[in-house]
Amino acid sequence: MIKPSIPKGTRDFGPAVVRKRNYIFQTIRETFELFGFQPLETPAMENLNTLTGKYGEEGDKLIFKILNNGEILGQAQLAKDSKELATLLCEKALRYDLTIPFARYVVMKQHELALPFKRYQMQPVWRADNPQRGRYREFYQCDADVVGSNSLLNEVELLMIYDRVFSKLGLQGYEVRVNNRKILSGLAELIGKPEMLTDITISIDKLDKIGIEGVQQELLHRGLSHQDVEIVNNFLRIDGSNDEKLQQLQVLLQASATAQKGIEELAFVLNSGMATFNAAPIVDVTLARGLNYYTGMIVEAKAPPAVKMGSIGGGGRYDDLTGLFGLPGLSGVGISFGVDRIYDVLEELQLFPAAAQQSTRVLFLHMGAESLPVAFNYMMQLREKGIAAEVFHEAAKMDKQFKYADKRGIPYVVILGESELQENSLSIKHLQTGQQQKISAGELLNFQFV
RNA sequence: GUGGCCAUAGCUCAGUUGGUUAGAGCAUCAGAUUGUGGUUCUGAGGGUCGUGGGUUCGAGCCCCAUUGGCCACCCCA
Repeated sequence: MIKPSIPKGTRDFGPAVVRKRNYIFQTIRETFELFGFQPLETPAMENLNTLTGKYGEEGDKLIFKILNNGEILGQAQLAKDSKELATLLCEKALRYDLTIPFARYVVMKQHELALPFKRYQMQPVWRADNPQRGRYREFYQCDADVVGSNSLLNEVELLMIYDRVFSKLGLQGYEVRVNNRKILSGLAELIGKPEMLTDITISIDKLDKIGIEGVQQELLHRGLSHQDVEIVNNFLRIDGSNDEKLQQLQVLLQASATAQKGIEELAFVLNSGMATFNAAPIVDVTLARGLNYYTGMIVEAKAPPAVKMGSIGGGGRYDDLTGLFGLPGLSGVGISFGVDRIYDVLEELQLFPAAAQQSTRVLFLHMGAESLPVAFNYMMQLREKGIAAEVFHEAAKMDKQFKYADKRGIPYVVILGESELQENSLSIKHLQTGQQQKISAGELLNFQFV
């Protein structure tokens, strides 16, 4: 006998969990639709060469690869070199995110799509990462992206989506942090080492964790001079309100035209005057975000600090994403929600509403052969009205039927015993309060199963 | 990919310097109670102690390997 198990980093979702997850999905989907985004689904697997090289060196290692079918060993012997061997063994992989498959789709359908194309996508992705809290090997992303529009109003609206979804979910204390990649590029320019952009951003992204001295050491270690580090220091000391930060940036980075452009963009997104927010986005110059295809605004959504979860969403603008697939010049901007982490956060803060957790409202209890058909008929009438109802199928003791209702979390039972059958009446009991009342059969359809 | 901690009943965990038949609570099932659950009482079932080796007269306990979980790094949702 094989001991039943599932692969590391994957999970089963029981009925109660699926309901709560669906509540999150619904909230996000409804908002995406409200903002005019259209649904898209792509296959779980992509061609391996669609994915490799898009996520950086680290990312490539985390791609789940799919072994080719057929006579692997015989095939392998035909290979002339290791590169050929690799393709003989594996040419498909599980999708790593939703953005690259989207870019691939846009290029394939470029002649059919009405640009700008606004799509949303909510599907699982897979990463061969080491699991821990808030990190799984199979998890869902919910992305909304706009491709083929340079308007900064897209950025504004995407920030509004974050704001609306988190507000709807009752997630108080969430933070949406924004930065602009051009500002970071400007910093690297100012130092005179634009090729060090990635090293610099990775280091300053760690400010929260390792402190300003830690960042300094890491930068020196990565090959910056003391003078360079001093410039970064000034950059990291930028503080105050959003407007104050932007002003300080303007002064510090005035030598870089790129940076000025980024500051300008950020200023527009934050001060367009057209949007309203429950929790205004916060400028965070240390926000870097790993994916190296971002070129404009970058954004990260963070859980309330009380729950140590970190990022529950992220996104940004990437010029020329589709260029990788032979369609240059199309700009995209998008955001992503990490449903699995949002679930963990809502669960920890107990923010799931009761409505997201119940299924069947009414269970009919009966005494056996005589009352069962009558109960069944009442049940159908309730279903007609759109009330989720069930009847206990087996002839069992009342005791057992009650326990079943209780365990399932069904709020109401309707009892159809001998006396009710004779009187043509029904006893309705609300299990949580224990209140029970007898009504005539005709009143059933008017009863409020709240 | 690197390192640390952990793994005993369906769940949460006890288990003495290695010593006879591995325990508890909750959960499950049956009954006490003649149409009424979530409270009470009685009883029952359920474990090759994650897996595979080793040390020993003897291993849940010690050693090695392996798998999985948690955590930190890396990276990220």
